Amino acid sequence: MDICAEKCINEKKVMETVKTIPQQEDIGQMVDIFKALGDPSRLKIVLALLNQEHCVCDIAVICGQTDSAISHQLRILRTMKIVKNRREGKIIYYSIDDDHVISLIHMSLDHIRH
Amino acid sequence: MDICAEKCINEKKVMETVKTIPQQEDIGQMVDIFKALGDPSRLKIVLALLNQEHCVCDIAVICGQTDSAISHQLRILRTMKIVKNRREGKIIYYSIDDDHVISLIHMSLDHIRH
DNA sequence: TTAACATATGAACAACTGTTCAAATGAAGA
DNA sequence: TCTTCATTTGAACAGTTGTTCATATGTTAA
Repeated sequence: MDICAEKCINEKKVMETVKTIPQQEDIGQMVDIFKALGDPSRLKIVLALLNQEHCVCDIAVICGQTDSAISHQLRILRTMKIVKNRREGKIIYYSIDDDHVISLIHMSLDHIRH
Repeated sequence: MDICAEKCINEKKVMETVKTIPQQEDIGQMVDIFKALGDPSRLKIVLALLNQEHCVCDIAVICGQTDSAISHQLRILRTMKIVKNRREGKIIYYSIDDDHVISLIHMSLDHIRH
């Protein structure tokens, strides 16, 4: 509560803003989503699944990576509830599990197109 | 172009989806935004500036971190055009420089509130 | 000029993250 | 059952990233 008065701090402004900041736990969850999309491999996987569902080895071909590498990333995306999967015999199909993620991606596309 | 026929790959689906995937450079830029917001320190800074502009040492107090650590992160956010700054004497005020980022943050808040 | 202060910068270090490789599941057909 | 194949998993390694600390800018006031 007590803020060092010997520095340049604008105590009133600081107090005001501190009130508006979300709880630590919420910040953590927001960070997790951004972090999940903030990796080229994972973003490319999500972009691929935005079009239609795919099995792991199709995603691997689309992304130009190992089945294993894709599988590791899919586990992270699954944990974050960004993708879901369904099994059909030996093959497991992955698809997008969250509409907000779709919006986030469209918004980031808007951003880079100025 | 040629896809190994000995694996389970659904060539037609793969081709379809490959067409829909943005260029590598665009993917890189999208990743950069998500990466910028995918760190607790930086996200907290952006959340603070969402409310109003602040000087570096106020941000440091709000975020509970060193001036130096904040300065380093602000440089990254500046490079990404997420924040901008203006000087007033010795003090430098930072503020949000991109409306899309605001939308991205609101959307991620929607996401975590189910 | 000098002193004081806000901010920035560079190097170094620890912590984290993604890929690889080898091996393990788990399902279908012979 | 045994084999094949799609996917998963764990350990290890290299590359990246955030913080710290010491130092450097750049501005104001004396």
